Amino acid sequence: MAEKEKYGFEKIVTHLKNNGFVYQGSEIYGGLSNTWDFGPLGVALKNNIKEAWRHRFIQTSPYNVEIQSAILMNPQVWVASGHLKTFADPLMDCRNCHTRHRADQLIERASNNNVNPGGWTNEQMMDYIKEHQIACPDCGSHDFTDIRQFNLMFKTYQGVIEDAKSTIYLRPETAQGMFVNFKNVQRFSRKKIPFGIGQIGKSFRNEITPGNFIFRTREFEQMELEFFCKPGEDLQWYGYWKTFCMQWLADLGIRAESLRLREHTKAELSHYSKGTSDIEYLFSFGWGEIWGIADRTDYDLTCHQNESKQSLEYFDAATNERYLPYCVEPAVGVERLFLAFICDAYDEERVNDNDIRIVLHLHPALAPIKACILPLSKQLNEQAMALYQDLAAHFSCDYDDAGSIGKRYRRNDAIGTPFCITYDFDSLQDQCVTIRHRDTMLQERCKITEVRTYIEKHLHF
RNA sequence: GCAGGUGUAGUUCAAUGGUAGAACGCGACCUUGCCAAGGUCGACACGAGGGUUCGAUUCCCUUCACCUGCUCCA
Repeated sequence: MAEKEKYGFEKIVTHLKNNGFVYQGSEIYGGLSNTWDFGPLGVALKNNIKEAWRHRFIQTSPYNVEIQSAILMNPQVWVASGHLKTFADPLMDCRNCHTRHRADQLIERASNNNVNPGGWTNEQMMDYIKEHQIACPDCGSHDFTDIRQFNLMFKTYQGVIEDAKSTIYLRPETAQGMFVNFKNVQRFSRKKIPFGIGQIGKSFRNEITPGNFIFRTREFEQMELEFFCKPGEDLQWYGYWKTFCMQWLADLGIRAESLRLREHTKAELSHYSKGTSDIEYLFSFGWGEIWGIADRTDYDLTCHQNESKQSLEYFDAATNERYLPYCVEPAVGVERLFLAFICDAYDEERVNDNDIRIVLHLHPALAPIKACILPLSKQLNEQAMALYQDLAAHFSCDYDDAGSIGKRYRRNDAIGTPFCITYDFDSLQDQCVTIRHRDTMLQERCKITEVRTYIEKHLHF
């Protein structure tokens, strides 16, 4: 199979802006770095992605339930999870060779691990570095910038007084909401192990290097599932969810050759993980992670149990055992999926020598608009509009009577609308309309009374 | 945050130390009867702020944003 051309981000960004998918954030004020706003079609696509996830991972799953936890959480949560420690780095740059270093690591290395700067202030570390003439490991220069505390967590204040006691954080992941609610959900839902808790919601990370359009942003939306199982059965479920996620992507039409599953090496593993696999998509800039599937073991529940002094153990009535469940986490970023679906769907097809049509081959379930109703002539507006209103009650539709029929088809191809419904003069007699297909450009007649069913049939995946 | 590049209608590009043109797109009207037709008319731009100058979109400075490379990950 011939590989589809990879279109660069510039082309895609332009297309998304022109068609109301994604705009630069706060644009009329010159923008705000790395923020993006979703327009009417963009938010529709995003919602469809989330709905498709919810359908497969929650609604039709015998295992999983959904929650929505608060973005603001008790700061102790981040102490327990390790984020306060591992997400805050004292960074300094070498002015000579422009490399970036962690001050604490420089000190540890220079002292052969005899000095532990954990808990030092930036001033103390700076003084130590100057006093001991620690050099840049890359170029040997002593010309460092000041230390800047780079905390990946966004800090803010709760209440009217801004002091250390009122400091809280915007969550850097939704996962902790599931862990702290493990007991609540398990008790109420009467779920037995294995079961999962999922959540869709915003997370915030003060990334050092955001970029690649909406691929890495500081504010992003996650769809995470924390799947709890019996210790020892974690590897089996780890494999299960890898396959499950890949299947979901395939069912929504992502090309197999654009996807790969990559196992993390030991060195790459996060502090909480025993094994992690990334589902990666081949973007124009290379392979990029869209989905991380991690075996988090009982790390999180153990941490929260210790920190909160509340038992988070599960009692297995069948075997009379009491244990902390292990957890497998498939976590995916909505904006990354959005980008992958768009990149995979975008194509510029040569229709004939001087004609190119831009098409978004989105799965109908994801398409922002499912059908566009077109009167062949403006004289048919009344009847066509009546059909539009009928259909719009059931799924997202558009109505277009401006320009030639061919132009209107193309406009809809460009935003991924899978079906164009043309009401023509024959329709007045035979009560049928023409359904034109986006991908094949073929058309067929269909009874007006059956159009709705016809389209809804295609929305399954 | 550092280095390099970029910034003119929605988009892609022009021109110019004397305040800007086009194409496509968009809107209206006419025409048109199933794959980007034609005609007429119309709306819309020098990223922002300073400075030099009689006068700056053009030269200088600052700032903001984007793109490409160094830290990490959904």
